[in-house]
Amino acid sequence: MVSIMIDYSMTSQQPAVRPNLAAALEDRGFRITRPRQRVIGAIEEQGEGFTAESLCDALQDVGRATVYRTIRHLLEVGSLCKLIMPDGTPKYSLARVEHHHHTMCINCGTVSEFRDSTIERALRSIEREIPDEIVGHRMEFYVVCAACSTHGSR
Amino acid sequence: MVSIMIDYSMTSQQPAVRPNLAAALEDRGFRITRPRQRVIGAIEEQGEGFTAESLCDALQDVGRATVYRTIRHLLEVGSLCKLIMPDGTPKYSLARVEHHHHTMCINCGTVSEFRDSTIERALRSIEREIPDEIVGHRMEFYVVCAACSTHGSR
DNA sequence: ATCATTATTGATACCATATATCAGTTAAAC
DNA sequence: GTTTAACTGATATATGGTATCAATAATGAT
Repeated sequence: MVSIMIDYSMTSQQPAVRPNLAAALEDRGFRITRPRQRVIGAIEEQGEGFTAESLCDALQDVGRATVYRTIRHLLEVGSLCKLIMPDGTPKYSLARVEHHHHTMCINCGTVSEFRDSTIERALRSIEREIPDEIVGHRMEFYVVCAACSTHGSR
Repeated sequence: MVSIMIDYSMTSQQPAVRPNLAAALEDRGFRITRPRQRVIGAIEEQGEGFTAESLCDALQDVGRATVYRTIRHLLEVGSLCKLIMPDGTPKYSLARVEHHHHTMCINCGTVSEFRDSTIERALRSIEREIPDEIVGHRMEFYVVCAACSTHGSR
């Protein structure tokens, strides 16, 4: 399963700015140990739409607990996004520095991302309308990607 | 934990139209058995923001498997929404007939809902912009509700 | 009504994802 | 270099949910 990065924000054409995972952890007082370097390396290699198990598989000599712990730290620090497939199974994705949202192909699992000024404006307008204090949101789009809709199982 | 229904769509003032759970299952060829009636009863009682376990607790004499199966059927039929808290734990909520989205208090767990023409328009505009075929989306807002932000643990 | 058919149930086992525990190890600070 | 604190990884446990399957209940045909 290959994960392609498609950037739908055709207006702002700069490449996605990825957080520096090691630096993000270090800034929060975490030590950059050998096992954490290994996990970070695997995450950067797998990039978009990986699972905790796919990291464990790639890092046989790093303990499962350490893999999960590092994922958790990186989520807390905001360097990873946790995505939920329609069936509830989780996926992780390298974040980008700017706020963004994800599309996930329900057929092949490919994760892509987009930024859209319309949705950002709409989000702000919603946040004005909801009386409670908004502390976060989740927004994911499920798609059948171009590759899956042309050839392959449909 | 009390779950209050707040309808933020002040413009369209009709009350939320809830699906008839038994009818929805029956229409799809499911039998309306005693245990299913019990589950449906508990769901209608708990309304917004319940968990599978809270149903099991309320229905000691109905098997766990049956509770989970009934939830699954109702999700497939579109009569329930599955929501995900920021930490990844799931909640269920009685759907309404019209498309809508949810807010969830990260402190007390209260689920509320809203409909907003701005977001619906924004969603359609996003769907036009994303080249892949969109087959669904997830959108949830995490809040600290009024009750939690005034009194209590903050 | 009775029987045959089919769906449903619930006890149990199991699976996936993830966290808690804790003795042993590593890295940092002094 | 020793002390101190953080980290690791094996293992146990928690949580949310599905698979299995014999027993049971609902339905349809006679």
